[in-house]
Amino acid sequence: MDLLDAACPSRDVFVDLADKWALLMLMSLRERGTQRYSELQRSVGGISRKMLAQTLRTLERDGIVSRTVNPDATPPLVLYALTPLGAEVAEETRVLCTWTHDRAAQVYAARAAYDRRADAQA
Amino acid sequence: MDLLDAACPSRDVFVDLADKWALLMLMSLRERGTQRYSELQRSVGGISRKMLAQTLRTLERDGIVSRTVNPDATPPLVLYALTPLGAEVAEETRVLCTWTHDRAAQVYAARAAYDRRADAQA
DNA sequence: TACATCAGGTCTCTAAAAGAGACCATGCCT
DNA sequence: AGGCATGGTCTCTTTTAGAGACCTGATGTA
Repeated sequence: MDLLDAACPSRDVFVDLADKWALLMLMSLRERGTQRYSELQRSVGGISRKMLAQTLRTLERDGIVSRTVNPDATPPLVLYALTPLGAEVAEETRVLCTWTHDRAAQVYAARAAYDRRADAQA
Repeated sequence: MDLLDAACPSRDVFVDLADKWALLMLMSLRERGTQRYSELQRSVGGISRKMLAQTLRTLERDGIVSRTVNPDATPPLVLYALTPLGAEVAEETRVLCTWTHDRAAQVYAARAAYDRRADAQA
């Protein structure tokens, strides 16, 4: 019922989503649509192959991302896409991305002010 | 401009927010309003004192949370609250919490199905 | 009077997680 | 033949998170 309760079953669903790589992957898949493994790595800047694989696995297990393999193709073709459930979350997380983008300058200003106060103290 | 770019300045603002403890703290402060340090620790289930202090510091520096000290009081009284900027983000992140709560059962079902397939394979 | 308790943190130590980079088999293009 | 791309995994190192002791000062409890 309440995500604030560590024992709440929804909590560990939340934990899978409340993660920078997961959120950025949802963003990429929403914006650019179906992508292969290596495309995703290039599109989600800074992600390592390890975290890419790990996060994709988690989201696949959660029914948020689908993984389709075409074994006949050479080189091997593996496509990742949002499931209908995943498209829903991706849509919900969009506002957070937009807000971040719009208010980043204000956050930077706040940081500068905070650091000035801290320096003055020292 | 683009959060997917690791070099984008908004990216590290995003990183501060795309974190389970940060999101849960915003949630708690939005739902329950101003709280003292120890109240927050009790309300955000499972958080350690260390992560509580660290996350609060980050959010305070970002201008999302305000910290007010009353040194005359005994025991010392320190109050944490959302700033206007913080109230905005907290509102944006609400949809994610709601979605998680509403769809958790579906995610659990997806996990069960995934694990069954994996077991069958093995 | 002595002891435990609360406040808001910090400090240290350990355990878990993230990041870097090598490695793999296969097949393409030059 | 050599180099690159595919989708990953494996190992090693560094970073991060978590557990728990400790601190100062006042207040309540026996």
